[in-house]
Amino acid sequence: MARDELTSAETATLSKSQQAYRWIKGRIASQEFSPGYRLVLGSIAGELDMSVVPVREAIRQLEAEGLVMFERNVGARVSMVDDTHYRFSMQSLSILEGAATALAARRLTVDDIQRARHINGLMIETLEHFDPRAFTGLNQDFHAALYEKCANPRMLDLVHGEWARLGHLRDSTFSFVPGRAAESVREHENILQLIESSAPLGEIEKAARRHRSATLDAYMIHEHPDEALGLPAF
Amino acid sequence: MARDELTSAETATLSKSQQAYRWIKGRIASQEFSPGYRLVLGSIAGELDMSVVPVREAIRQLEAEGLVMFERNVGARVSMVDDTHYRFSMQSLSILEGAATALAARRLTVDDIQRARHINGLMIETLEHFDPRAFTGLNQDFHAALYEKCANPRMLDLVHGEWARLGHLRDSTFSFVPGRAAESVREHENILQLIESSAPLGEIEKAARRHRSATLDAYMIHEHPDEALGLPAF
DNA sequence: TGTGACACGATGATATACGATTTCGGATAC
DNA sequence: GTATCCGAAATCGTATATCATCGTGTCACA
Repeated sequence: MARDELTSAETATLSKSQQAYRWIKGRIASQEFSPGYRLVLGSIAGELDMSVVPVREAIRQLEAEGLVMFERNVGARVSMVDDTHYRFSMQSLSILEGAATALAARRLTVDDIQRARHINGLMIETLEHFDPRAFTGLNQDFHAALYEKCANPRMLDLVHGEWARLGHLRDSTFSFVPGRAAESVREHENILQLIESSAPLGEIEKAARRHRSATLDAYMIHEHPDEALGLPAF
Repeated sequence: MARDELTSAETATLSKSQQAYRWIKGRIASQEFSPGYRLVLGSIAGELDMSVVPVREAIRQLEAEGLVMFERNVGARVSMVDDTHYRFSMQSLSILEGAATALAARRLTVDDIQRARHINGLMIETLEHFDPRAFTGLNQDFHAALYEKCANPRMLDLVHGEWARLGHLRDSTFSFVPGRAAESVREHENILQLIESSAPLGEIEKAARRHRSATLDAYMIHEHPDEALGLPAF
C-alpha cells in the first residue's frame, strides 16, 4: 500500500520536507521510534543531511495528524498510543466507517460487490495458515471496497484519517484475538448480503458499525477483561 | 467561544507562528480573505512585522485543517468553500455529533440538562426579534452542552474539527431559513426529554442526527430546491 | 544532609540570505 | 493575427546564523 521507502528517483521530485515526513513516519511505523521517543530536530536533520527547517515542518505535519505531540520550546516526542487511544480511535472508526458504508451502499455495482466478496474469499483462505498481518491488510481492503464509493467525500477523508491514525498499531489487532477472524469473515458476508438486498441504510450502517466494534470488544475482552465495558455500546 | 482577536497580553506569550495562525484565520473568517485569495508569505509577514518562517508554519497548519490549499512552489490560497463542501461537512457533522451526543447522554447530570434547557430558553426568547448570528451561537452552545461530556475524547476532537471547518460559513445558516429556527428549538426539547428519560442510545443518536440533517435539508430546499435530494438520508 | 537558587548546556524559535521554480508578459516568427 | 518561445520578476524552498527558553546539574546555605 503506502510506500514509505524513498527511491532516488522520488528523492529528486519530493520536497525535503516531505522526505523528512516520510522518513520519520516510517521510523515510527517500524517502531524504531517508539512512543515517547524524543524527536530532536538537529539530530534528524543531520541524519537526513538537510537543515532543520524541513524537519521542523515535517514534525508539525505529523503533529497535525496526531502521531507526535509537541510542546513549546521543548520539542516533539512520539505520541503515546496506549490502549486508551486505540480504543477511542477504533470506536470513532466504527461510527465513521459504518456511516460511510451506508452512504456508499446504494452506489455499489454488482462488480464492486463481487470484488469485495473475492477479497473476503481470500481472507477465508488465509484462515488455514493464519497470518495476522496479511489478514488485517485484506480486511482493510475489504472495507475500503465497501466505503470507497461513499457519496460524501468529507466522510471518506475522515475515515482515511482515522485509519492512518491507527496505522502504526493496526498490524497487531488480529494477532491478539485469532478467534475473532473467523467470525469476522462471516459478518462480512452478512454485510454484503444486506447491501445486495437493498436493506434499509440504517440496517447496513448498524451492521457495519457493530462489526467493527465487535472486533474492538473481542480485543478488549482478550486484553483487558476487567474493563471491557468501559465504552458504551450502541 | 473562540477568540480570534489578540490582546497585547496574549501577544507576549503566544508564539509568532500562532499569532500568524490566528491572524490569518481571523481574516478568513471575516471574509477579508475570500475563497481563492492568494496568501503571499512575504506580504503577510510584512503586515505582521515578522519573518516569513512563522507565517509559513501557520499556513501549513491551516492547510492541515483544510482552510487553505497549498501548491508547491506556487503558494497558498484560501480553499473554495462552496455549497458542496458545506453540505458534506454538515452531513458529517450530523453523524459525528449524533454519535457524540449519544456517547455523552448517560454522563449528563441534571445540572447539565438544566443548563442546556436554559440555553434553549434563550433561543426561544430571541425568536421574537430574530438575530440569525446570535441564534446560531446559542445553537452551538446548546449542542456543545450535550456532547461535551462525550465518553470518547477522540469523537470530541472530530466534532470540534468539523465545527471549525464550518466556522467561516456557519454564521449564515439560520439566516437563510428563518422558519427553521422555531422547529429547531422544539427538536431540542425533544432531545432533552429523550436523554432525561434514559431512552435507548440509538434513539438519542438518531434524534440528534436527524435534528442536524433537518437543518441541512431546510437549507437545501431553500437554496437548491432542484438538487435537494442529492444526499441520501438515513 | 536536604533544599533552594543560580548558571550552563541543549534545544527550539525566529531572522536573514540565497538558490530554485514558476508564472506572466512581450517579442518574434509564422 | 495568432501561437510560441524566451526572459525577467515574483515567490517559494532551504540553509545558515542568532536569540530565547527550558531542563539539569552543581554549589551554597540552612
